[in-house]
Amino acid sequence: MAEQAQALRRTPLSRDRVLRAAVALADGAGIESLSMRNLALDLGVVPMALYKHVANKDELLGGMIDVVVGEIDPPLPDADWKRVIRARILSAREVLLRHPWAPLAIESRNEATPAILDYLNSMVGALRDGGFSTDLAHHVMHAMGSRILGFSQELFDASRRAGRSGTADPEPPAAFPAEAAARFPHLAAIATAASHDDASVLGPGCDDQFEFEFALDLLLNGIDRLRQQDWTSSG
Amino acid sequence: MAEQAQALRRTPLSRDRVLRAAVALADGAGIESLSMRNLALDLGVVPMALYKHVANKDELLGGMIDVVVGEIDPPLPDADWKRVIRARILSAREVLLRHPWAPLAIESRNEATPAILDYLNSMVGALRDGGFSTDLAHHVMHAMGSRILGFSQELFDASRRAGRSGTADPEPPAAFPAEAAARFPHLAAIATAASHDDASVLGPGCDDQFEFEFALDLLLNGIDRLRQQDWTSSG
DNA sequence: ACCTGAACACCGTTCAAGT
DNA sequence: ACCTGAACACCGTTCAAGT
Repeated sequence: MAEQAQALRRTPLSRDRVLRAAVALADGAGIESLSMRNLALDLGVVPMALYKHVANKDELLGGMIDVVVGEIDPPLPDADWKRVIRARILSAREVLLRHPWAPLAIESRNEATPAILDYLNSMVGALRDGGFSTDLAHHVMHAMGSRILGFSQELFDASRRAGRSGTADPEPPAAFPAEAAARFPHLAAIATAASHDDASVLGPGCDDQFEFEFALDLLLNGIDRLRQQDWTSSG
Repeated sequence: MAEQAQALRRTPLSRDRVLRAAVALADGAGIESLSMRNLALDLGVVPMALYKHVANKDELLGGMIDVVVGEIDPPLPDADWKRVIRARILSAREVLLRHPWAPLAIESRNEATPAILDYLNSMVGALRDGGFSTDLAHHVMHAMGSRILGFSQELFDASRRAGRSGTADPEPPAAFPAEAAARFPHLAAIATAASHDDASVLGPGCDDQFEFEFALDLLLNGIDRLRQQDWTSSG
């Protein structure tokens, strides 16, 4: 019928189409909905057809990660190292906000994809161009850790849930329940102080963008200080 | 037979015994081997018996996380805030090295357990005792992120694999393959510089403990500077 | 009332049979 | 030679039947 006709007319599968459909599925329905079977369903294809284009699910995830990392802005031309690094990391963060499943996927796979290696390589290059010794650049990369890819590294990550469609998850705007406030008074004090802030809060009580830049600049300023002092690991 | 007699004599199941067995299974065989069925097998029990003690697998993971977090040393008594925080985070890191599956489990669940809330609450308390305003303490907690629980937040985390038993995974001691070195020269330079370090290297080429403390002190020193300046978010 | 085997609704992936 | 349905070896969890 109509479905059959559409199937015939459908553009043929390709690795690219598979990866894009997988990213769209994970963005829209959450990473827990990304199964080979569901993906095949979305593409109007039998599950086994996917294995022509990706070796297995792990390789599929690797490809999806490369699609995401490829969305990060290229380095600013003609800027000092700090602006280059800062702008790139903030761009990476924007990308991850669009693909909230990506951080966990990257951490679970725990193996760098080609696009990630490219990105890291160019970040080290920006440091070297900025006058960093190989030694200091090395430690700086470790110190930035996954934050260099835009990871916020929060303990409870409100944005992770943002990708979920369907079941609306209202999540009352924070405000510690009274009994929790009694058991964890210091946490309650912090949560309360945060919520009488301005209106520009994203999460429940906290301005995620502010916190991200606070941590990022704390690191960048400390790093700049080491660079100015010609820091070396031996002294 | 012998198994039956042993089964009769076996100490009865309890939530505590279930959690300890689950942690032991994840430590020894890797988190990917932790299924309700495998865990039941280890305990000499039918899978459904577990559901008497944990509501489901998610609650099991929450309980396991609390066991792990409970292993972190208590705060040093009578020490200044920086030493208290530093010592506690280094203790948390040691705990996570013993349970390499824990960081990913904590991040995947993305919901604080009671033990984690206790830990975070006492860390905020240490900051407040050290003279931090509620405002600054709040941003500091965000800036530390999951590192406050001992997470190393590396991009490729060698320790993650340490928990795997069975199939030895030799992993040649780094040294970029020649073709990768050509494509990622800056990364290659860093890897090479690292490997002519002293003998005390843990991972392939990098001294994980050094890198962890480097990042930690970078943050703590930056934070200390803000505190001395009576930093506030409004100025 | 308690315990548990079988069953359900899923997985990722293999493999052999069909075209 | 290519494609794919059925099957395999797993999951977490439900449920009804057995004691």
